[in-house]
Amino acid sequence: MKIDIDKANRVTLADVAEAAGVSEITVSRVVRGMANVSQVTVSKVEEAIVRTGYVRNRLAGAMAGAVSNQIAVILPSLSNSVFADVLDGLEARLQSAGFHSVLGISNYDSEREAQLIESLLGWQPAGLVIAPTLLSDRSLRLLERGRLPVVEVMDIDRDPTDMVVGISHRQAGKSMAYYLIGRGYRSFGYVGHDIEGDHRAAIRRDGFRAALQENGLDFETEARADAESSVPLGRRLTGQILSKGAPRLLYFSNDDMAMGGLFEAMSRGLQVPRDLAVAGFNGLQIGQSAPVALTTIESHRALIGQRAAEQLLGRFAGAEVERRIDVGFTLLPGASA
Amino acid sequence: MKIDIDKANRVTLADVAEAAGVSEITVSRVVRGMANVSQVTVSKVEEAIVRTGYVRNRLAGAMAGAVSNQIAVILPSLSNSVFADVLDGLEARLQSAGFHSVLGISNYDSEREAQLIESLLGWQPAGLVIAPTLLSDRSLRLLERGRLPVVEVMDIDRDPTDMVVGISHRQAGKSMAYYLIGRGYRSFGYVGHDIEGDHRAAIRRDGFRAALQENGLDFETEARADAESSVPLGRRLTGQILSKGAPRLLYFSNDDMAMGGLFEAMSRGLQVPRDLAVAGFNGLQIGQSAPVALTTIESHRALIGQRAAEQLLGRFAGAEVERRIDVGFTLLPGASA
DNA sequence: CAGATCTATGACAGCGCTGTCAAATGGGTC
DNA sequence: GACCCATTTGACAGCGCTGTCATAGATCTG
Repeated sequence: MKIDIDKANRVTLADVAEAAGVSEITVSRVVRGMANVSQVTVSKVEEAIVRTGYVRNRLAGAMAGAVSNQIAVILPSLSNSVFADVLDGLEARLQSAGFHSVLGISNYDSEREAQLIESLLGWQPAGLVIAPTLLSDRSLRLLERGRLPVVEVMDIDRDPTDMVVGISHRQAGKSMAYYLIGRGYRSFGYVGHDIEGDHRAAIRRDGFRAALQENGLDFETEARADAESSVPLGRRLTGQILSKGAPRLLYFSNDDMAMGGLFEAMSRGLQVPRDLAVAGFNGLQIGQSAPVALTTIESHRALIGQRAAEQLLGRFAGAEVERRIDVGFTLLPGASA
Repeated sequence: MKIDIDKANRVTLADVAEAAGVSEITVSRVVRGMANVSQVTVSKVEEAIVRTGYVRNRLAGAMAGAVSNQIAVILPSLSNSVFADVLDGLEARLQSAGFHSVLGISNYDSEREAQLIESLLGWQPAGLVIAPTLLSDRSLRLLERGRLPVVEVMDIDRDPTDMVVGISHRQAGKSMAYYLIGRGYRSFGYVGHDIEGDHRAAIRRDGFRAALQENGLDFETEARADAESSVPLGRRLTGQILSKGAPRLLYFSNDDMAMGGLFEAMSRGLQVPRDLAVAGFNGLQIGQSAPVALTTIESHRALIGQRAAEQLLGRFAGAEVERRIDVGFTLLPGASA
């Protein structure tokens, strides 16, 4: 019988306790590294742990009132390297503090997002980090009920339920426009991916446009598609624009798209930035290594993850932490614009 | 007092049961969607769940003997998009089957890997997916004791503890060499990143070299660095090689590195492949969209993740599944070689 | 219509651990 | 030697849920 096998094989605190000739609670204390156990007992128990092959059952531990070391993490996508970077930074900090992330991918779908929140909350995580897609009312209610620290990451343009870590995408869009206008550009076009799902890209575009309008300018052309951002998409849309007389500069929804633009221009034998200037967003490494380095804005993704982790850790430690952290961005003046 | 707040706020099965005028176990059945509850009762309970704002406590559920819906996932890195892709494919399948992944990043450190295994196993996950770095003896013992389905992913060149899903990196290396020799190339160089940590890259290189040797050839030059793979690194190393008379073709440890090579060649005004031919590995999208499309091998990363998920799901369903799945690779004949 | 068979519901114990409180031990102090 | 204090250890209950078995009706069968 399966259960017998399991039973026979599962080593519990009680087994270790017996093997070491002490009580369960003492073993528990050793396992948790508590101070009030004598050195002699500690070694006895440690020896017994090794001998029995005990593996701590955190499920039971978390149940019994001790806190969970799990952090729920909800992201819109992983195929976009931006979120992988955030997750990377987050994991690095969490892991070194002994936490694990439990992952959920919403695919930019706010219904799915709500389901994930509910489902992940069921594991009683110690905290939640979310790069929100839309945050439906249902989601918000869940978060408020949850009574756990919540960090929203990526953009700080909206009001947080609890804490936010990110940058102002509106400012990022504006900054780029100011910079380009300062460089003398007066003719602009926009190339973007699915802006319904990726509202941060939409905000950047709005910011960029607002800055243009302050200067009596506007986008002359736009090319958009309802697809996730990608290099081929950027290339395709740039091709479309170029074939009907392009503006002097193309502002792309992000670096993936911009790389596509760069590649399309190169393929057509155009000189960048002489014949066509290009600007993006994110500061992806590859853009900086391109033959014509991309003019873009570095968004410090890993740092966002790290800071989000630190916010949570601070809360756990009972510290008073800021509700809103702007990690800032850096304009990278490349050769492409 | 904090505990009071928690208590007051935490809605349990008992609360719902009371609100609905039924027993706890009945509520439990409704929550789990079991068949043997009358329609009338189901609606009563569902109404009560909404009214009380009950959120299922999976910790307790898993403890009480029902299985966990968590899958432990251990990867060497997330900054490398390859693993992000695997995770993406994995998550997609797992999520649609109602599972969550709990993540651990080993940073190519086998000590850390063992710690992660132990720590994650403590959450009593239903299964484990790991892209092994080295798998120390300690790790192996933990896995064997664990009595849970384990899928090792990425390369199938080694013998699995339980199941493997991936490709033969040795074959991938050889295939590329055969292809290039067939195209008439006879002069080869290798550009690689940290091969200690990334043993799969080492195996590809060995395979490539073995194929060369079968034809009485070998690498004429090599450039390596003890760093993670990246576009700038590829560019730097290519620069080094080019400045001392390069071979006809450079085989790169992966596409990131190869893109660096491509960029360096372009920057120097070299024609690819006329002046320098370039080949990589992974089939990253960006390489295929480059002005000179990269000759590379598509490694179907997302598919590896999906298949790994399916192996686990199959096991859970009690099916007899294959121990070793070769998802195969596809040579992408680009313009770069 | 007695007896067999289902269906819907509930009582109860226990998963493995930890918080709380209590007790035992060993010095140290006057 | 009586007392106090710090240190170390243990007993016990209970976290919220589900597996198991029991029970009360409802339905069927000849």
